[in-house]
Amino acid sequence: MDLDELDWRILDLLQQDGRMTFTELARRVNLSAPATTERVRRLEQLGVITGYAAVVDPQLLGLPIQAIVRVRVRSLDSPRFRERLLALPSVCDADHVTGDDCWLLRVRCKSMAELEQLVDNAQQYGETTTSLVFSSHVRNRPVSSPG
Amino acid sequence: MDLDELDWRILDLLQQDGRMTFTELARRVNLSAPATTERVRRLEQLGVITGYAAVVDPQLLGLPIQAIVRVRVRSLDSPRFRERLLALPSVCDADHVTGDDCWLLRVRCKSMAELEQLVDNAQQYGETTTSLVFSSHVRNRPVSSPG
DNA sequence: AGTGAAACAGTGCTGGC
DNA sequence: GCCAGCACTGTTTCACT
Repeated sequence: MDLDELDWRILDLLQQDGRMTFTELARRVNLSAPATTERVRRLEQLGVITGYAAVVDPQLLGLPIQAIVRVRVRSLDSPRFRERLLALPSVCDADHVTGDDCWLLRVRCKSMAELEQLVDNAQQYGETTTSLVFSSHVRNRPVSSPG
Repeated sequence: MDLDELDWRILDLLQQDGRMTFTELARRVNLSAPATTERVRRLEQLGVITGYAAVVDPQLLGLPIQAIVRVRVRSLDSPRFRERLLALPSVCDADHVTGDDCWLLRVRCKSMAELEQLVDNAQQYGETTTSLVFSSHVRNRPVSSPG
């Protein structure tokens, strides 16, 4: 994967504003619109850009509770855990990690009652540790050029 | 905040494809383009849609290591921790949470050496617990209508 | 790889319901 | 709150470098 400085500038701009028009993008990187478009297509095809997404505010959408649930899933229960728990709409992130707590879930709920239900559900598969999120200070920081 | 079914469909579609044109969006929700555009503008103005972002693959961008670092920050060190650590480009997510480990960081690094350096850095502010991420099974699941 | 011009598609505005 | 028509802007293709 060799990306030049121009590719990185394009990635930077599109991570900040995924709806920027290619003509605007072209202006910012001092290139013609077709050349810029072709670079973006190439980045998409290489899999560097995997998609574009609108970023929404869960608070305003009726999900004021955010929590991190760590689950020490018993190995025998792992398949069922993956099928049933990771499919829940409340589960925003799910990472399989090293260490005693082998799963880390970021969940969003409309109420504490809903969170309680989810944690109770998770308890079937192993011990859980739940932390409520006070505030998120960094969220999905754009990946930037190492140079 | 009262959103009707149409608003939710628009949110759903834009979370999946943030670059979808308003004409295409209009087709999908069976509305005229101007009406659809106006609804999107309204969602943006209400703060429901906070932005749009290109989603990139950190692996392909030279960041193969992903880890969750829990930090039990001593209260006296908190201001410096916030200023110095949360500003690092490696820190993708940073949440202030309840429980013993009061901060949860998701970091991405180009090498274990870099991760080691970051964790050493974090140790200045309190005890840390680091878990390497094997795999992310859910990432930024779109928020969907409760109904 | 990048450019410039022309055809085409999408956007934004205005007026009307 | 939605639609139709029009001017404007952005996108795509193609011949050329």
